[in-house]
Amino acid sequence: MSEISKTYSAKEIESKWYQTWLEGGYFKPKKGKANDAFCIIMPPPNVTGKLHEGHALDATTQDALIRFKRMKGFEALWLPGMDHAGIATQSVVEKMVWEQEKKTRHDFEKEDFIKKIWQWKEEYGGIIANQQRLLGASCDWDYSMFTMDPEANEAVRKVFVDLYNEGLIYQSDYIINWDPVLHSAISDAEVEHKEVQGAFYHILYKVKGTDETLEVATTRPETLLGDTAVCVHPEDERFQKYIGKTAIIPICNREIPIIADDYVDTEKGTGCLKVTPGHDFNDFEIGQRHKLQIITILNKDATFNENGAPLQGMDVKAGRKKIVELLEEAGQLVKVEKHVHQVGHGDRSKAVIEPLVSKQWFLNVQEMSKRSVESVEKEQMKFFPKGWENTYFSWLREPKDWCISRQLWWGHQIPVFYCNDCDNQWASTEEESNCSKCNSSSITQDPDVLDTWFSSALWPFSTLGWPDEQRMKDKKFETFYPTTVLITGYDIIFFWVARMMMMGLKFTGKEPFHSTYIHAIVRDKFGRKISKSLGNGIDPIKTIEEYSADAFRFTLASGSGYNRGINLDPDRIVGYRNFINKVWNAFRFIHPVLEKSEAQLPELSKLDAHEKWILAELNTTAKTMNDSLEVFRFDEASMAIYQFVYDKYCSWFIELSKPILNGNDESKIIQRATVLKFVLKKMVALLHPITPFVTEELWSFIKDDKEDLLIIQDYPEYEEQFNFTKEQNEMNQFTEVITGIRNLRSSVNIKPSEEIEVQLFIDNEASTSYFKTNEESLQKMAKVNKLTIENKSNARPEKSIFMSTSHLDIFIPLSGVIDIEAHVAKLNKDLTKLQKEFDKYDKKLHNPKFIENAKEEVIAEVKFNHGEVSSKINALKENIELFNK
RNA sequence: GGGCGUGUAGCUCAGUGGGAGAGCAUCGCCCUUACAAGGCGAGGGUCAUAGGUUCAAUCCCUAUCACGCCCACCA
Repeated sequence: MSEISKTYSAKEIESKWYQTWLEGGYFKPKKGKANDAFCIIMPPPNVTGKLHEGHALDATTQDALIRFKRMKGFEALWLPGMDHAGIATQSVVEKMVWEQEKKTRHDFEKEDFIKKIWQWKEEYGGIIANQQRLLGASCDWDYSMFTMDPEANEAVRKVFVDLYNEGLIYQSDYIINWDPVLHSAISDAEVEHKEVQGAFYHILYKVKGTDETLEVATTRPETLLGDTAVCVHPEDERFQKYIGKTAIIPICNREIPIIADDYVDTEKGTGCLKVTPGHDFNDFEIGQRHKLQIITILNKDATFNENGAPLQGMDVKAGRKKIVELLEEAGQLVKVEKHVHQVGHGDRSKAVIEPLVSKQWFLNVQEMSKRSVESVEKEQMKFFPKGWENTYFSWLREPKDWCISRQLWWGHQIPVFYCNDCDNQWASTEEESNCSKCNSSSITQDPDVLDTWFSSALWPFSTLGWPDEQRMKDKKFETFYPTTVLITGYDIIFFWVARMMMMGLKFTGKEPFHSTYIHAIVRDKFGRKISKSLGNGIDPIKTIEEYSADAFRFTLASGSGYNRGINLDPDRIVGYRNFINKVWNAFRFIHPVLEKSEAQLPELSKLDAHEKWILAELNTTAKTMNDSLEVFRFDEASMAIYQFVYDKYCSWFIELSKPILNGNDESKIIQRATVLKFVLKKMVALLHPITPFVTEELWSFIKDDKEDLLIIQDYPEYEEQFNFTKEQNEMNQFTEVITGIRNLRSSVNIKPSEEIEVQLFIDNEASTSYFKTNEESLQKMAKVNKLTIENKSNARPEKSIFMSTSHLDIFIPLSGVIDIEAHVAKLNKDLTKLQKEFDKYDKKLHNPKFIENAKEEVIAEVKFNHGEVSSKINALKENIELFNK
């Protein structure tokens, strides 16, 4: 026994058990007593990254649930994977190639560059998966998939071709967010709007055939070269007379119509708007409405092209300066006002985004969105916490068609082919080499790739073998789809949750998951976002090394409920490390008596009051944990077991067991050891989903020979036979008295080691006999050498310190030197407090309206408290009197 | 600008129409043979502010302030 360390050291234990579980196939789904399946598809982390605190939270919540359900006898599958993360990965590799070889991707053939990305993926792609093992992730790694695997590609092509043939995928001129650094369109969601100091430039446009001018205000004067109209509000009296006339653009002197549109706000700027459909989102829409020409004046790298003649070759910044100069020379610049406004920046490249018109592929999502909304409205898919469905709805109720093409190299290439001979265009799931119409071999595939989220949207079913029948059979699609729950952060409800719903409903006819648990986002202890620039991240790997995976998991779980943020303070991890150690030491305590314990509990009627009590408390805890985990309240579950361990098992049950185990009554020793072990086993099982390693280790010492590993033991549940309410109430009194005695001792500075005399005055038979049977325990726990128990009606001792609890009065006769002054001060303070409480109740009872309106039980309760407090006050006053004599 | 959310002890957060809670931190006393990564005890809050509904509000309603996030974007 001496070889068991005083402190729990996690490292070897963690890797030992992970290996054992893995090699023993314990992570593989197996049919169990629940006769049902439970499946979580892991949100695939990007191949670019390494594990951060967000992944750790993901992994902890998912693993806790999977382990919980596995123990409950579900056929539990946690399916891991990785995401190719198009833009992110390509730019990481581009950066690396630039650093190593000073080359850009354009210095390579496309195929060669893609090969480089694959190499990179092979080398670094598994980092997160390996790190997840350190956290104890119990996924079935054989199911592992990568979003660019051939199987995933098959699903992507199948979906694309079906949607294409249905006419839902179309190509269109569209104004998109163009990232001039990445050379790609990016989605609205990838654009970050930042405040920038800019200016309003007031410019004069001549009205053709008159001497008049229109004053236009713009933040982007350089785009005037692409103007195709000037626009005013149809009811703006100032400009009525110009509508239908022609304006002349300064510098290039092109003629454009003056039109009217409701969009124009008469209050803003000059109330007169230049319309540049090629370079502004709103202008593009006005252009569509009025069938205006689109003039593109920028190249893909955001320099001016031939349409921007006087600025050709310049970038936007230089162009703006130049055009301002030209306008000034021409006398057509009225004024420049400083102005702060929002400018879109690329999420990843940080470049200023240029709205640009180009041909893109779109997915019409109108019908799919509608269905996805209905599904949540009808609660066929439920959000936890429910509030998040608003976020989901707000996106899907006014859906914009999804721009699914990206001008990248890394991703699923769009399976559309063009014939160079007959202009045929078609989509195909196969690699085509001949035109489907004229059989020409001169064909090209669309060079664009699909938005990363396109393949992510198919993830719940592509990972389970869809669309290949044999694969679906092998992967047990029928068993696991729809999956049970999706666990993710709120930041990707639009990107991912909504799109999985759309695609899942469309292609499988079912919701891809029954519920979605949205967990919090991890922030630092000040509530700031974790960011590289702040350097405030908490490295999970370091944390695990320092405090153990279990402590980290417990910290994350205890912070995960229906909240939005977890402000992670390293001090909390220390606290839960200590908790793990507490559990470890609880085991160390009972280890020496394990041999004496029996495999089965004795007949329940033979148990003593404290044994019944701990079983009842355990039972309550099991109920709370089951109920909480069922609805993703990891915080409640953690709290329940934490309190059970500290406040019930360790502080009281172990302490109460000491005299028995050190005593001479062998049959009592055996019985107590048996109960101690029984409860510890259940406790460890309850904890296992949250802290798998330490519990599996302890289990190996306390399990019966024939029992298997803890990971597949039954999860403890509420059992009616352990419902000992009477013993729980008695124990409450018992602890109240002991705490009261300790409290009194401390108030008069009696040394903890000094034994004292105590007199209890009790008002009822039942309690009296309870305290008499448990006299010895009480004396040990409160360091009492002489205890007398009397009826409340008996005379009280003269000089003594005193405290009143709900059913009894505690007296400690004065002896030796005690700090009377301190004690009296405390009594007076208590008196004030009680007096206040009394007044509150008294006031209520004297309020006729209260008596009239309040519920009966509330009135009864107030009356009871009123009496209770008033008798406490009397007793207290008497006691204070004694000291004043 | 629109939407969502938050404001409770020094910190991080639970919670409820009828007696303000936990963990950590703080203070005091203890190295009591499971554990000093421990034990025992204590202090600490006008439940953001102002109104309203109610017999009764920290909780429900309204407004205000502060903070956070998301969406949209002003020429």
